[in-house]
Amino acid sequence: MSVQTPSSPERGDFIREIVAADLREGRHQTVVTRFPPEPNGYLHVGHAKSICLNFGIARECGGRCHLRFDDTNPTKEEQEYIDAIEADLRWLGFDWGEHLYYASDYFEQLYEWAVHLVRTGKAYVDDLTADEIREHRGTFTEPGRESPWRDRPADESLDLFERMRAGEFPDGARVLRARIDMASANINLRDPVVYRILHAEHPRTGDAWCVYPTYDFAHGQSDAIEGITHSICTLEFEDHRPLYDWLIDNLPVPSRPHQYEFARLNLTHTVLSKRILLRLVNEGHVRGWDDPRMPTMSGLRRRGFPAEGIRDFVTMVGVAKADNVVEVGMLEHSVRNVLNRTAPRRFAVLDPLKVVVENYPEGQVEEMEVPNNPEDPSAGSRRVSFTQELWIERDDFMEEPVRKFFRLAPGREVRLRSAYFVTCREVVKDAAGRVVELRCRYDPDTRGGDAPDGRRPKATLHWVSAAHAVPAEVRLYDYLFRSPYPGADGRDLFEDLNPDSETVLRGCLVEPSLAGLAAGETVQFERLGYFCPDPDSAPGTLVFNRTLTLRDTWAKLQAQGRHDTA
RNA sequence: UGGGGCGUAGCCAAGUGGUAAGGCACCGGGUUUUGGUCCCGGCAUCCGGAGGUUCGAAUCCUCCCGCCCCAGCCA
Repeated sequence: MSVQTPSSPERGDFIREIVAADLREGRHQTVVTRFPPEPNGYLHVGHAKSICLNFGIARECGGRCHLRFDDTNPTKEEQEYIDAIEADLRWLGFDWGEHLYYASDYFEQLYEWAVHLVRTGKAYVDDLTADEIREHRGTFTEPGRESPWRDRPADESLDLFERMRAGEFPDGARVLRARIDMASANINLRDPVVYRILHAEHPRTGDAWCVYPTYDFAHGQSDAIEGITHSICTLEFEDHRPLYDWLIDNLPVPSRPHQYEFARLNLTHTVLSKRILLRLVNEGHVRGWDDPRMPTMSGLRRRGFPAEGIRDFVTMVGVAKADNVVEVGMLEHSVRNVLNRTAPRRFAVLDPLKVVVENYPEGQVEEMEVPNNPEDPSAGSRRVSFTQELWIERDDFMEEPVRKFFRLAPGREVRLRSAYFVTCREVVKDAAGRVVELRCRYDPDTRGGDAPDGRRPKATLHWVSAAHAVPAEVRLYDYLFRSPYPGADGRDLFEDLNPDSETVLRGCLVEPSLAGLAAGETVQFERLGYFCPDPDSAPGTLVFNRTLTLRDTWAKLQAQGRHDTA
């Protein structure tokens, strides 16, 4: 057990407390939330926080959570994104049953409500240009000025609004504005635009419309139509709540939703802005939306992060209203925690060094029994072939071992995991002086990895049989951005891109069972980290992505040593 | 500058007048056929600052400081 799960709604974050109180005090019989993505990009970990919050609350309270696409801007939205978002949500582990909606489902109703606003004198068609509207809006310190069209007769606005819908005017020619208060200290209340003309093909409604409601006009009303009780969004919409409430108050909507705001998730070494993610993709800095370095759901999936790890992470960071930048190490912790429990162990050598066991019979093959997961006996074991010629990790040998290095070295004995103890007798080098082979001797009495006399080597190494190993390409990943705060201190974000975020290793050798690994299955390469097959794998060419390394105190010691001598 | 928010350890985050939870990170120590996992211990005399109220304040009051968001016909 690991991550503390909020046991009951009462003991959760401030939003869960509000929900619990609403239920307890009878303001609602049931809870209805919604996750409202705009289909203009892929989902990322930031969204995971909102998803887990909305779907989580519904689940905990026996309520329901709707999936509603906020598709009010056809110039930016695409079907590709709708499909990807649904797939990502399912993968994360959530289900909306019958409750799949689109703001565009409500375009007719929304239009009628806009007409209602005009009829009641609460909205008008404005002929000002976008620039003029901006000039009239005023500033933080000066009130806005009323548009000359503000008091135009309702009938005239009605006629114009109908003609806007009929397509008589070009984009931007006129807008419908709510008639609220041009002197309000809250700029959102200075006669906000609620409908604009957009002659654009909509992924759902095609060319049925050429006027589209703005976010402010569509969101709350869609909530009301669906009977949403708690409309949960991020902090930047706090200023919009008075407008949200004003519209609900002034329209004959069927229910009364309330908006609550929480602080969005930020991560070190990461950018969670759909605009920037789009640029990373379009400008070729990554392999695509699902590049394993991307913080997108599809990227994390391709990287091998289990959905459970992402969910654990989200509950670990909590929900509050303070701006935050969570250390990406927390996400990594949650992921390792799940993988340690679930990932089958395998042998793989990334940077091979040949070992010849001189006293082992040439041509002999032994099937060594190797546990699949010491954390989980029910995972069973597998057989791995042992032969005279083996490959070990180059990093596991040092001709002149430094202090605290207790792996293989001349004259030193180590254990080959689940096989035998071997002692290095001779180092073979090429003309350039590079170590190319180790001549070793094994102790036949240590079969399986235990010595009858109780000898315990300081190190245990992984290995693969040269005669059986399968070649593979392995892609190592590091942070996409080298700075914990990309773009901080006025830097261009792209200057912070890590040039070494991907390292491709080609001569890797892995145990044969890895050749049949299915996509989406993350395994542990013993002593190295977690890895999963990449979709780029083809018959004959295995490609693995490194999900994460194992925690590595030896590497840490070395790094510290470097600093001491530097 | 007007409005809206937020400041508890390096990072997240509980705490709602009774004497600072928990997690991540970090630092020790133990176990270990992964330098992994696991286990044990350490890590805020103090809650942005200064005053005040109170027997008692992170919690209440006053003033000050800092950070974030808002002037799209984006969401």
